[in-house]
Amino acid sequence: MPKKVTILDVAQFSNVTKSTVSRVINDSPLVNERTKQRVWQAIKELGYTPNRTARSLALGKNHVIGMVVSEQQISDVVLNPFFPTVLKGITTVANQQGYNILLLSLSGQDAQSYTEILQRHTVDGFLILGGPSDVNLGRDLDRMKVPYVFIGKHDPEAQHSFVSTDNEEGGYIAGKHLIDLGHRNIRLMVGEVKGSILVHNVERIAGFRRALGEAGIPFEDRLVVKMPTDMENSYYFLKTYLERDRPSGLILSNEVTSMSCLNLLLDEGIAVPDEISLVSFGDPQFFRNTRPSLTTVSQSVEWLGRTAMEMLLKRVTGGEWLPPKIIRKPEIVLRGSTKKCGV
Amino acid sequence: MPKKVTILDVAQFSNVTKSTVSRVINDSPLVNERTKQRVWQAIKELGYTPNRTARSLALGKNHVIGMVVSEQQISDVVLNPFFPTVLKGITTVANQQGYNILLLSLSGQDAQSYTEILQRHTVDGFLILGGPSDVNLGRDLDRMKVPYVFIGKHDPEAQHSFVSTDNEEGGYIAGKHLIDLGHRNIRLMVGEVKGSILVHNVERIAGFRRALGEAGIPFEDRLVVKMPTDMENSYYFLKTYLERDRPSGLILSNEVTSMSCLNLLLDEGIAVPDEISLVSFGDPQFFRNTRPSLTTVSQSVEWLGRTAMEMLLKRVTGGEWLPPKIIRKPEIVLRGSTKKCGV
DNA sequence: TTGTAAGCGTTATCAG
DNA sequence: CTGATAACGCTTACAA
Repeated sequence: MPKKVTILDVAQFSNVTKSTVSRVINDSPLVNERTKQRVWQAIKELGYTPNRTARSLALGKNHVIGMVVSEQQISDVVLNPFFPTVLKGITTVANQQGYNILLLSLSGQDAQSYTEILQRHTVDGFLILGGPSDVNLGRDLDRMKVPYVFIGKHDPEAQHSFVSTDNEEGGYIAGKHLIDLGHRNIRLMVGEVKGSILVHNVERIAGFRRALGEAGIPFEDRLVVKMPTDMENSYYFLKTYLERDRPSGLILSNEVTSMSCLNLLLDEGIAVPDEISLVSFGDPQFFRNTRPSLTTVSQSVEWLGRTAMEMLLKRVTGGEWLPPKIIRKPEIVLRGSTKKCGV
Repeated sequence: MPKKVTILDVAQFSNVTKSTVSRVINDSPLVNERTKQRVWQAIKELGYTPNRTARSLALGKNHVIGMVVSEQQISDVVLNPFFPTVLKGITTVANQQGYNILLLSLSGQDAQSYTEILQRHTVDGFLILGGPSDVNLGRDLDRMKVPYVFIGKHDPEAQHSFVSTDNEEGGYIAGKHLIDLGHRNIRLMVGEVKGSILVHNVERIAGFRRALGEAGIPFEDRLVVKMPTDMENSYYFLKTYLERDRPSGLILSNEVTSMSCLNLLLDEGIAVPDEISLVSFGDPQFFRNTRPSLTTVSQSVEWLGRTAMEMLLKRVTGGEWLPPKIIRKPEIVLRGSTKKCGV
């Protein structure tokens, strides 16, 4: 540790009191220009830097935002740009406004273990990646007046504070795009975690269904296929799946499953888009760099991060009011993985 | 904010003083079992959780490690698994030992702006990703007794605290692998940032040179090619480069340039490994999922993160002594991107 | 076994 | 404009 020089040292060195030094470093107008100079001089001389912890204690604020990430999420990061991309958005805003990010990782899954973490650390607010682990979490946090914003997944019914993409619309756009290209035999692939599918996919299914309906294609359960979410298992799942069912269009729900699908099709010699058209949800920048590049329902993950942080800081600093939830319409980025059916 | 219930509230509620409550929550042995029960009861009842800031101030320790990341690094994260992977290693250890990670991002590049950041935040130590931005940084930090560990890049001559891979050996292994396969016309591609190449590549060049020497192949400057490091520019650089020079073996220095190379070769219809063999430095897991999968000189990035954190915490907690630098020998993972020359 | 009281380094409220 | 002095919430000798 650097030898600690405190505000008192500076005060004595420049023949004033702590109060004055405090005023100087906080750029208070009510301090004589000359003493201000003297104090700054002393600060330089002694190499003083204010102790953030002490300041936090006195002010009751840290200028630190806790970012809650599940172990799971930080685990399968290779090839999954969600985490780093959202982080980029978050830090951009944080830096602008002089806030720092404290990484908080979860062990348990229940609201209890959540709130425990939440309170143990003195941070000014929470950004919760991947949405609430527990349905009641939002309600509990609201009740305890804990400032927070969920990023990504969310319950569309809930009144909780979150930022997300309009997944229903996304599912609709993806389906419509393929239908417009003449595809009739389309599958929506959704990740299955512990036997259930995530809320954002539930919404996408609804949108997909709407697109089918508009085109007069009857919806059947088999058009939505549950699959594993990791690289390894999704690859083998798709391998066996495509052996007995060969749609002309496939909608994938994220970067990882899209990559394994792309790899599998290449390995099996199935041409994209000639034999099968692919649409993926996810980061458009990422899918630009795959081969073939993929038609993408854009998630704008960086925007998610930026917006969530802005919402949270507005709330924390008690500034302007912002609507509790912000949902962005997705856009489709057309690339080389889709073409007219059967041409 | 949750209504703050302090140690004093608990004390009054359970008819003891702050001191006793403090002892209870710190699990001190010198407190009566029955009052201990009473106090815990009160804690539960009131929903008390200790304030970390206050505790930090009193103890002079935070249980927080600052992770210094350059803006640049957090910017080009898509497709670059270094950051998330090293983070995984770091958080694994941090969680085990009850530490948290504070993300610190750099604006300037000089040691001055570095140390300023370093001191403004009260953290117990620093993990500096990508190595020192300034040659003197390590020395300065050492002099100021700031606990730190550099991760990744480093000056091999320096006495500073860092963990890294043996890049000279890596360059040697990569070169030798291709040479053993009969290749004679090999290029080592190294990233160029602001006109100069990074230290870890300087070492790789040395190793590459050693491999050539052993095989009796004369070294020439043109065998080492400087190129841009981002997706976009590296793609176009390679495009023009390969028009006028067509080696039989290429060594790429990271994930991003490898991807753009792979994409380019595919786009141009140049077969890997039939027409050209590829070796890359980087994360073996990542390169397993490219097509073709790439022969990789493994960086074990997660190991870097884990080890760095362990070193730092040993130093912070003043436990056992650990050598200031730890360097790990790389391994080569053989995959489908290399084959015998001309067969 | 428990209480008292002095810090830890700031900020903030009064006076002067 | 500047100085005392009391917070902020917790730990820790030192007493009792």
